[in-house]
Parts: sequence; C-alpha cells; structure tokens
Amino acid sequence: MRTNGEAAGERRGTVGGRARREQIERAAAEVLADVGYAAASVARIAQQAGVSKGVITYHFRSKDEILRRVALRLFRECADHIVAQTSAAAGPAARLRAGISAELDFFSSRRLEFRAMAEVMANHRDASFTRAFDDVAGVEAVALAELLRQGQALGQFRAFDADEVAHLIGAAKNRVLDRWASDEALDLASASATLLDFVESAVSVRSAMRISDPFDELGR
Amino acid sequence: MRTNGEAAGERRGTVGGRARREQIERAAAEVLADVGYAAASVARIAQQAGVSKGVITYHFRSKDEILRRVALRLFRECADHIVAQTSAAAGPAARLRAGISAELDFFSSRRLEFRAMAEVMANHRDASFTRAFDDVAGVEAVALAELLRQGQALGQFRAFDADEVAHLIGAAKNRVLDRWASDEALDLASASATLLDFVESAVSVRSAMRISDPFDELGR
Amino acid sequence: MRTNGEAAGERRGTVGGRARREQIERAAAEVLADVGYAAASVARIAQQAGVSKGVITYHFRSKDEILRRVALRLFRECADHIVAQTSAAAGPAARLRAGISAELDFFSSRRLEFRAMAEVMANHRDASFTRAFDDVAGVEAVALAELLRQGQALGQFRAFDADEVAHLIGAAKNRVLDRWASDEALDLASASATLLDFVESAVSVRSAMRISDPFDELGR
Amino acid sequence: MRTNGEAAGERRGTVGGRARREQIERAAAEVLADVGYAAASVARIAQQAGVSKGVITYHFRSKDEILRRVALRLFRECADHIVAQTSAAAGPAARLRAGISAELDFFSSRRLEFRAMAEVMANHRDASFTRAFDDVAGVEAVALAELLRQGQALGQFRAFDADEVAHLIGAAKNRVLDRWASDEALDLASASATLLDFVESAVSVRSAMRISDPFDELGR
DNA sequence: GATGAATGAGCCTTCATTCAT
DNA sequence: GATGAATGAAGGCTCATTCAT
Repeated sequence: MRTNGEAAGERRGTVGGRARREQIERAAAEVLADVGYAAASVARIAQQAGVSKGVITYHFRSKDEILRRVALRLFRECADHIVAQTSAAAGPAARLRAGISAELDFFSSRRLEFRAMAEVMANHRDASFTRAFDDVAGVEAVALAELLRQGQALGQFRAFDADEVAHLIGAAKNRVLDRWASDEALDLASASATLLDFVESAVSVRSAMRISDPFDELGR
Repeated sequence: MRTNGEAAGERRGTVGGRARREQIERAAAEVLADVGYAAASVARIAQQAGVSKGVITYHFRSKDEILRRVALRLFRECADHIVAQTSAAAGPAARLRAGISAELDFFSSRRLEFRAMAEVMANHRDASFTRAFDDVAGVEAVALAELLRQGQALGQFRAFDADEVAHLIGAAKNRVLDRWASDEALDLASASATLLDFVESAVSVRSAMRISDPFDELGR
Repeated sequence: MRTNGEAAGERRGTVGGRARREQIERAAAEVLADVGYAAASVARIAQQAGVSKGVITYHFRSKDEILRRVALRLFRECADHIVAQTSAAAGPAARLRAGISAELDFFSSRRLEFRAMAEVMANHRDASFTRAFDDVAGVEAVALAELLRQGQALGQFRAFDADEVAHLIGAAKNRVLDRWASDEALDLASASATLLDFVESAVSVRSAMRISDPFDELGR
Repeated sequence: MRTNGEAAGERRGTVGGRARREQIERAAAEVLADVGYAAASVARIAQQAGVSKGVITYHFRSKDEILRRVALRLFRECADHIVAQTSAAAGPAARLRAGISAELDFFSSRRLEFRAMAEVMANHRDASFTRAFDDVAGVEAVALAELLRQGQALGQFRAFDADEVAHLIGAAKNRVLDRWASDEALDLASASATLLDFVESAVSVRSAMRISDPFDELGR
C-alpha cells in the first residue's frame, strides 16, 4: 500500500506501469476521438481500455493529467518530427514547405491521435476555466513567425505582418488535418499539395505585374 | 390557452416570453464564452441569467435547444449580413473581399456571441456523438468554393482546387476571429487587412515571373 | 382577485366553473387510463384538457382533489345505479345477481372512467402513504356481506364466512372489469354470464351428493 | 478486470456484490410495500438500505432493473414452489387445491415482498406507458385454465368457460393475499380455507338437484 | 375567470475521486 | 499493483404549486 502523499505520476518507473499508462493513454485518445471532449469520461476510458476505473486513478493523478498527456505527448512528438525533417532544408522558403509537409506527414499515420489532441487543445481548461493549451499552441505560431521574418529579410517572402500571417498559415494547415481527421475518405496527399501551393502563393514575392481586376475600377 | 406540457419552443408568442428567451440565450452565450462548452451547465446559465433553473426548462424544450439556438441564430444573422453586404460587389474578387470584410465586420460587435457560437459549433454532438453542426458549417465553404470557381472562369483567380482552397480561406478567416475573441487587445482592423491581403495574394493570378529561391536548387 | 383564504372547491357554484371542472376531471380520467397513476401529472392533464396548468389549480385545491373526485364521483354514480337496479329484486339471490349485473352494466359504457377509477383506488395515498381508498372500497364488501348473510338466513346460500366471501366475489367481479378495461376485444356480456354462473355456483346451496374425486383417496 | 462503465447488472459475480444487490432489493421491497409504487424513489430506497444513492446505480443498471428484479424474482420463486408442491397431487381437483394452497403458503412468510411485487406488477410500465407485467401475470391464468380443462374432461369440474374462470379464481386468490398483505391481523389460514371452499364449490360438479329460489319465479 | 410565468424540491443518472482489501 | 466498492456533487429534467396580471 502506497502512502497517500506519493505522487501517482512517479509510478511510471516500472516497466509494467509504463505499459499500463500507455494503454490508458491510447484508450483515452480513442474515446476522445470517438465521443468528443465533453463526453470523454473516466468510465468510458476505462471501458475502452478494458480496465477497471480504479486502475486509472492509480496510474494517473487525475483525469486532467491523462488528457494533458494525450495532447502534449503527440504535440511534442510532432514538434520533434518537424525539427528533424526541417533541419536539412536550406532557407526559409524550403523550411516553410518542409515544415508543413513534415507535420502533415507526421499525423498521416496518427489520424485518431490527432483528433484526440485537437479535442483536448480546443477544450481543456484549468480550474478557473482558462483554456489550458493556448500557450503551447501559440509557440508553434511564434516559431513560424520567426521563419517568415527570416524569409522576408532574405527577400524570399513579400512584406506582411509575420506574426499574423503565421497564425493564418497555421490555421489553414490545421484545417486540412481537421477535415481529413473527420473524413477518412479525404485524400490527404492532394490536400497537402493544394495547401502548400496556397501558402506559397500567399507569402512569396511576386512580380509587380498583377492582372488588374476589371471590376475593381467600378468599385462597390 | 396553452399548457406547460406543450412544446416549450412554441412559447415564443408573448412579448414577455420572447424577452425571457432572449435573456436566457444571452446568458447562455455568456456562460459558453466564459467557461467553455463542457462546463456550460443549465445551472450556470440560470445563475448567469439571475433566474431559477426551472425557468430555463420552462422556456426551452431542452438544453440542446438553447445551444442550437445560440449557435444558429448568430450563424444566420451573419449569413444575412454577408449576403446584404456582398450583393453590391461586382465580380468574384470584389465579392470575396467584401464577403470576408462583411463577416469580420459583423462579428466585430459580437465578440462574446462569436465565442459562444464557436464553442457550440465545435463541440455540440447528437445522441450518437456525431458532431451536430458539421453540415451547417460546411455550406459556407460550398458557397465560397462556387465563388472561387467563378473567379477562375473569369481569369481573376489562378488555378487551384476551389473546394479545398475555400476551406483554407475559411480557416484563416476563422482564426482571425478566434484570436480576437480570446484576446480583446488584438486589433481586429489590422488583422483583417492582413487577412485580406493574405487571401488575395494566395488566389490572385500573378505574373509567371517569380523570384527564384536560390536555396531551391540545393534541394533537401 | 380572490382572497387567498378562499377555498378553490367552493368555486364550483357558477355554471361555467362547473363545466370547467368537469372538463378537467374528464381529462384527468383520460390521462389516468392512458399513462397510469404514477405518470398522471397535472401538466399532462392540462394538456389533455387543452387548458393551461394554471386553470387546474384555479379550479381545484390540489391535484389530490382532482384524483379523489375522479374516483369518488364514478364510485358514487355506480353505487346509485346499483341501488336503483337492485331495489326491484326480491330476495338475496336475485339481489346478488342483479347487483353484479348492474355494476357490469354501469361500467360497460364507461370503460375509460373505470380504468381511471381503478388506477386511483389502487394507488392513491395520503401524506403518510396510507392508501386513501381502502375504506371506501371496503364498504362495498360490507354491503355484499350483509346480503350474503341474509341469503344464508333464508337458506338460499350455503354456509360460509360471509365477510370473506364478499371480498372473493368482489375480486372476481373486478377482475372481469379489469380485463375488459385493458382489452377492448373482450366480450363483456359473455364474461358477465360466466361470472354470474361462477358466483352462483359458489354460494348456492346444493345437494349433499357430490361426485367423489377418484384421486382424492390417493391423497397427498 | 471490469469497469464502472460496464453493465452493472453483470456485477453479480463477487460475493460482496451479490450481498449488496440483495440488500438493495430488500430495501426496495420494503419501500414499495411502505409508500407504494409512485413514491418509491431511488433516494428512499438508498435511505432504507442505509447506503448512498450512488451505490444503487453502481449495482443496478437502472431503477427499472431493481423493480423488475424485485417482482420477477418473487414471482419465479413462487412458481417454482407451486410446481414442487403440486407435482405430487393426483388429478385436477387435487392439483387445483394444492396449487392454491401452495401459493398462499409460499407468500405467508413473505408478506412484505408480496406487497412489493403487487405494487410493481400493477404499476410498472415501459417507456410508452404499456403495463410491463401483464404478460407474465397472464401465464398463471393460462396454466390454471389448462388445469380446469383437464378437470372438465375427467368430469371432476362442471362445464364453464375455463379461460374466464381461471381469471376469476386467480382474482379471488389474489384478493385474499392482498387483504392479508395490508392487514396483518387477518387470519390467513382461515381465509385460505374459505377461499378453497369457495373455489371448489364454484367449479365442482354438483347434483342437478338444486334448491329452487322461491323469489326467482317472481322475476324482476 | 384565466393564464403565463416562476419556483424550488425532487426525480434518475453520471461523474471524478477515494479507499479498503 | 490492482480493483471493486462507495461517495457525494452535479448533471438535465419534471413536478405540484404559487402568484401577478
């Protein structure tokens, strides 16, 4: 019998414990993807894992910890994957492309986990109802903004508010994943291509020559 | 000559009833914006409205009806506003710009309601856990895709998968609203300008002359 | 505006009021027959009557009063009918037969009301959960027992515990009504004939000669 | 390795679980007997059992399951008891007598449970307000009718509508139990004797010699 | 007379968590 | 390590009743 003060999170030392934790996290992801954040109860997670409810509170401090881990683990794995895939790319334009590709590539084999992560990121809140993952989701945009600024400095990207545009790109990219996550039939590869082309067109420097919109003169 | 047993939803008739319903819907929106979908309970809505819990089930068939109304009403008002603001615009490019502007403009005075609507749209599910608002949110993209196709036919927009790009534009636009909704300090006007510029750049026809990326040759 | 102390039951004076009360009582009977005692709520009664819930508490002191009236009115009307139909009958045996016939006859045009009455009689309780209609239902048995005793004194009926047998006859008779009430297809006339024959055989004096049961000797 | 989310009804396995279930069922029966079907709430049952409300939903899928079990268990035990006690009886007349005696005997040590069962049988309805136990209560009459027909074939019983009479006998028998259940002072043994005599007189073949009713000729 | 509105208690159920074994 | 059992708060909803208009 463990002492009351012992932290459940520390129990991940043993090999069996780690396996159990992962089994539970996987079940939690499945439930989140299936029924959504609001209906993802500990009971349902236990049922999905084929485990008693007690096991879950034995291995996790709280439901909160499970959800956080489901989201953060994937988020970090994704970040690592992107860094690895991006490091070889030379120059901001290539890195931008490589980064987006890497992310889509990363999630392409983790449809279910992506849905789970998205559910948690969008909904999880702390005790005072403040969204808990706004910050962590924000770092992605910060890194992207920095990349955009570098590209602007090098003359690869045209002039725009880099912070703002970083968010727009991130949003477009997430929508591709969201749609694919909720519609398995969607062709992720072709959607990726469209996305890359869309983003590139939006940020790249282009000739001053622009086909004028004949209607533009008419105003509105 | 109506009864409590009768459908509460039909109680819209009397002037007092309509006012109460609106008060409750407002309170529901406030709660949704404040604590999020999962924590938006009838009790909290009642408390926010300063009425007893019973009043709410008196005026609404179910909690579901309240949430649906909070979301759909704003959604429809927004759609109407966009149609009105867009009708004068001549040509797809102008209509695209006008449409986005109109939507941002519409929500600019409804920050709280927008958050509420977003919470419901993202989370509301039916009894079998299927997202309830996926369809209604989809019609927006369908209309946008049609607009894009018209622009392509007229040579205003470059070649791309119109359906896919419609979603990307929608996502970018929503992100602007999302961020502004959760951070009042954000300057919606300037963000709008950036968004419009971003979208226009992404879809407009442009010269074939493109500044080559010196790194591109190195590949990755 | 009436004073608070005024009894709602007194409001039955006016002609309109009486009509309303009867309309509500009829609706209550319909609901009772339809959904049973436990689910017969004021809301459902109001809905059935096509009237607002408020009307009901305006005309009746409480739900309790409605139910009591639904049951008692029919009970009394039935008793009156029986008395009228029985008065002509000469002698206990004839009166027994006439009484049973009269009761079945009385309810034969009040199927729904009978179900309602039965629901209330079987379930209605006072504040301390004591069945409220045990007494009133008992008077029927008392009267029947008296009749049986008279018949015994006259040698028409054989010897038996008259009080006890009164209950048995009453139960058999009620079962006929119960079954017919819940199964419209049942032929009440033929069931009545069987019932009368059954009861008569049970109570009538008969010859001492009885066909011996050949198995009886084997005993058990 | 079971879960709270799993079907609670299957939790019968463990010895402690079974004991709790029985404790709760007993408490439910006590409450039903005490306050009647309509007022038998989960809260009251929990209070009677001396446990928290949650325990009840932990051990039972729903309130419905508890009530059904309370009724059906006793019903089946009773049926088994009757079969056992009746098997030795030779011939329909003896079996009829033995069956009635067995049932009264069975319930004589289960006064409270009988009341509970009667409450549930009379009131329990499904979601569409159809009485849930009409069928199961009907099988008793079917078996009795068959017995009566056998007796008629053997010449032990006189001619009558066996199906109808089976219901009449059942009703009479239940009334004895009902009265005894609500009035402990009632002498069940003597009531039983009267019942058996009553039934036997009603169904047995008797001599054609019948004391004529002098009043009958007068008609009515 | 009549009614829409409101109330607060109570309904059954699900919840996250605790704890003895 | 693991789990069945238990808890009490909270969930959405229905209830009989009260009351201002």
